[in-house]
Amino acid sequence: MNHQAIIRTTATTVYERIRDDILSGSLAPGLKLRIEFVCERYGIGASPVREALNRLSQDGLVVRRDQRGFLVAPVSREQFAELVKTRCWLESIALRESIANRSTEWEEALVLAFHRLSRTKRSLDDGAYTFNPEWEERHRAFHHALISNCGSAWLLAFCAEMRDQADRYRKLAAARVYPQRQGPDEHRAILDATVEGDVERAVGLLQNHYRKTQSIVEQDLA
Amino acid sequence: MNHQAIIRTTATTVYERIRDDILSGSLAPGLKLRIEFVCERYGIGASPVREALNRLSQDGLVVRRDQRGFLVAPVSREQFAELVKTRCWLESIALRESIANRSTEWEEALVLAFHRLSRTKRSLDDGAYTFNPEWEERHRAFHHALISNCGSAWLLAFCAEMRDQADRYRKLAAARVYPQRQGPDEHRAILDATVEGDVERAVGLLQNHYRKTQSIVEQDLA
DNA sequence: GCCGCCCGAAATATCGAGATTTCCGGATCA
DNA sequence: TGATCCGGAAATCTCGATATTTCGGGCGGC
Repeated sequence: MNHQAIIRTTATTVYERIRDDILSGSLAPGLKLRIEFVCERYGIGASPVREALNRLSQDGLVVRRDQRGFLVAPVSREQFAELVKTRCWLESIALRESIANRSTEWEEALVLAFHRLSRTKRSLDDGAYTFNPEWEERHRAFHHALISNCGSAWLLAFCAEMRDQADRYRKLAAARVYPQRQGPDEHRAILDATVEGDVERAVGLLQNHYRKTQSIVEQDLA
Repeated sequence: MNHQAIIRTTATTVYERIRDDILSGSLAPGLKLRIEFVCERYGIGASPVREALNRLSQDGLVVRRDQRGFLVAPVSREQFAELVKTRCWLESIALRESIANRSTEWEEALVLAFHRLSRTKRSLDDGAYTFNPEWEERHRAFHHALISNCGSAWLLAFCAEMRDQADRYRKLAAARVYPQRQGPDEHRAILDATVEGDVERAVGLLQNHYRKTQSIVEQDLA
């Protein structure tokens, strides 16, 4: 049967799990990641754990200090501000290029991604905020679709890296973000401007979208 | 004596050595990096080698395939074109911001970096090209100085990553690049426009600088 | 002849133990 | 009192060996 089944290594599996746990906040910023602690938490040996942590340190999600082990990358208001500023710069380029290279396929995929997002509730509970993994996935997919037509895998990789980091901040403050995000649908406005080909409006709305989240998250970091 | 001497791990040391060997071309693009081969080459065990290769795979200098080991990232004309395009986008932002945030210290450091570069010969031999590590270092330092005032460590890290990759292509084709780089000093022109605060001219010159190298390198990839 | 399968050889990935370094509390001395 | 210097405990890092997977050639079936 499957002549070439791709079997993932333990290191790759635990890399993804640790990554998810950092991005979701269940491994808190600044937490010391003792090798033995991580081994027990995920039920594996030290070698794959060390390989995973080495990868994560290059991603910037983990800090590595020679002879002193690893810790979850800390967060700060200043770091987040710089992150959002840089993200606005790079996603603005990516969105401009995506629109410049517009094609029917891309526009249709974008509309579809928005439709799926709009049909999903942000919180599983209408009252108190309850994390909804499906909304997170579709939100990620929509923002990716916006810039996916930019023509540079390099730029997309940079944007993805910053998106992950920004999502970590947003999730850490999710309980605060949620009630302040009940207004008019910013995603629809961005979609409309993009599909109309109104570059300046689309870019402006996208930047405001990120900066609004920033200001809410910053209340949590104070 | 030294109460807090920072001792580097074997993994970090070999990470830097492999990195240098890939960037300098002494480990050729596409080469299979068998663990045992790397161990013997650098005279160490498998654990630090694997940690180093895992880091390099996140840097994009090495390709990792689960259960099938590692290989030096291959090169291609298309990859290089996309890299240069993206690099122009990002360094343009960084240079614009650096000039917008201009300060005396930054301008002076930039002038100094240019001076040092201009006093160093690109080739140790006036005739045939001979790699000069000092020129490489000062060249790197000058380009870094140009954008170092942009106010974003994120953007600088992205630019550094692309600079490393682009340098690899340039070094692979160095014998061809050298004789075609004997004309008027492009670095001086970029410096002058930057110090004068002529943003558009500086950005244009910088982009042309990269694109000229690109067209020369592409002759080697054909 | 050609495709698919199987099996030995080689390479990768993981485990467990040992060598090296850091950490931290207490003792010593000015 | 405060700074410095141990010394044992704990953690990191590395090595060697083992388990698991892939690779590649040869055999048999269609």
